[in-house]
Amino acid sequence: MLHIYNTLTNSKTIFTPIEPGKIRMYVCGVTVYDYCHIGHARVMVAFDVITRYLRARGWDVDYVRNITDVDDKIIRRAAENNEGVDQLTERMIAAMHEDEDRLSVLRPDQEPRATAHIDDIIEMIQTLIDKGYAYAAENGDVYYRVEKFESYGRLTNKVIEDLRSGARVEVEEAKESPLDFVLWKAAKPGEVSWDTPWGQGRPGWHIECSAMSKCCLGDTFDIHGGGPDLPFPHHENEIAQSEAANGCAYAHYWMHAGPVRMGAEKMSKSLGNFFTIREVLKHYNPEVVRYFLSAVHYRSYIDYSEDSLKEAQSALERFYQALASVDAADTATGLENGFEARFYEAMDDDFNTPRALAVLFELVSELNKAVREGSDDAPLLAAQLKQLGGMIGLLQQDPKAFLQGSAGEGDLAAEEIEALIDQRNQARKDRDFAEADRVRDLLAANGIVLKDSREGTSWYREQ
RNA sequence: GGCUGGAUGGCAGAGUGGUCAUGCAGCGGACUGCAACUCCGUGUACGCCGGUUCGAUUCCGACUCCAGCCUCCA
Repeated sequence: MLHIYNTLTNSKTIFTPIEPGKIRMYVCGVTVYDYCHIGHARVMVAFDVITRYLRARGWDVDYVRNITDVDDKIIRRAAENNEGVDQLTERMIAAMHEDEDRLSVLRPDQEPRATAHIDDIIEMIQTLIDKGYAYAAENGDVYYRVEKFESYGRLTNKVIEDLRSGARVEVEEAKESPLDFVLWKAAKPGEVSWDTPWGQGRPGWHIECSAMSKCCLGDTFDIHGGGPDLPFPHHENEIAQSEAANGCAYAHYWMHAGPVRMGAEKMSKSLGNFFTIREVLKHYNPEVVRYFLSAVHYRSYIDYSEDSLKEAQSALERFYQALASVDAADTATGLENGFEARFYEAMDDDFNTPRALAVLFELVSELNKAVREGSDDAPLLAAQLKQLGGMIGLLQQDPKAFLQGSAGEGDLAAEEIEALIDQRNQARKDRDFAEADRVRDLLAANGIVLKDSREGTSWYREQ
């Protein structure tokens, strides 16, 4: 029985889909004006794990994640770079896809872009105006009339009176109320813009998600997800827009990933304390980054640290050392050891990956014992480990390739290493252990660790 | 100030009304020519104060501290 923590109710509840066996999910994506950082990676990986797992359990998942490709920051950055808006966004979308591919994040089924849905956006704004939920102001902007939407604040337990008194929102003369937010922004001269009944301009941030989710998934869908900074105001505004325009419930379950922190602060663009995905991938295997992001429950904060990444590396080495010790069978059929059920139990409990990983570590112990004892179960246990790991996007590399890593600049090449290993093994055969140890020390000085076994000597790089 | 979360062993991080999380690191032993890998063993951990209970880290209440959101941000 799948349980999901729903931000709407602040509680874990049994998941019931609108249509049996089918899950329609919309996740807020990235504004493409810069490279993605580890915080973005967290949301990508979290919802990738969720999608992979749900599919592995037989759900038909339609996963939509949008791309915001028109916005103030994009316009500003493009101007700074002296490039066109399209040029910038295309470049950043390509970079994002590259980052995702490296992290084994599967593409969403649909990846709508705001600029490709301007007609849908305009149509929805017009509906809101017609229904009295929005108004075109004198300055050419169109605003949402927040106080007209009675349940505004439901998602984040905000009370309209409190918002009004504590409003830090800039006072905009054209607005009827400081709480009103912009649906359509009038274009300044030279800015990218589209024609509408109420003048030239471009969409506000919140409306695109309402329009695109409607277009891709319908008026009502199952899950809406996003990052930790989105519940207010973005998701609150989406609810107000969609429910007012469509006249029915919007998303049934709201899921929000936790923040990545640097020290004691949230990693964010505005604080400038972020690492991009590509920077981190220069130093760590992508799977290590993925593991690092999966070793903590998706709703908790994660502190970014070199120590945690190194620990992720060590943990994965344990998995791959076990997998390297035996050839996995094609399937794990015939095993009745309870690991699979316990893994499912953990994942069905709001996608508890740390708990699921603990089950996999116990499976590793079983596997290592089986290998040691020469049990026939060893290949089956290895198959089971790979299969369950695959459900959350881990353990799919060739074990040897993972352990050996890739040679960086100045590192010994595989051929050189193997020549030295031959040299050492000859010395060992001659019982010249001083020479054997000299060669091994030489390799160790180059970050190469050796492992002797009955089958011969294997090696891996210290990462 | 309001709204959400959180405080667990050296570190990371699950979880539970009464027996084990798990990983990393450490220590002892086995294996090994020596190592590495692996195996076996090894830790009076649950912020503070009250309450409920035969029994609370787990439930309830107060307190302290931390984080996120309340403004563009994943």
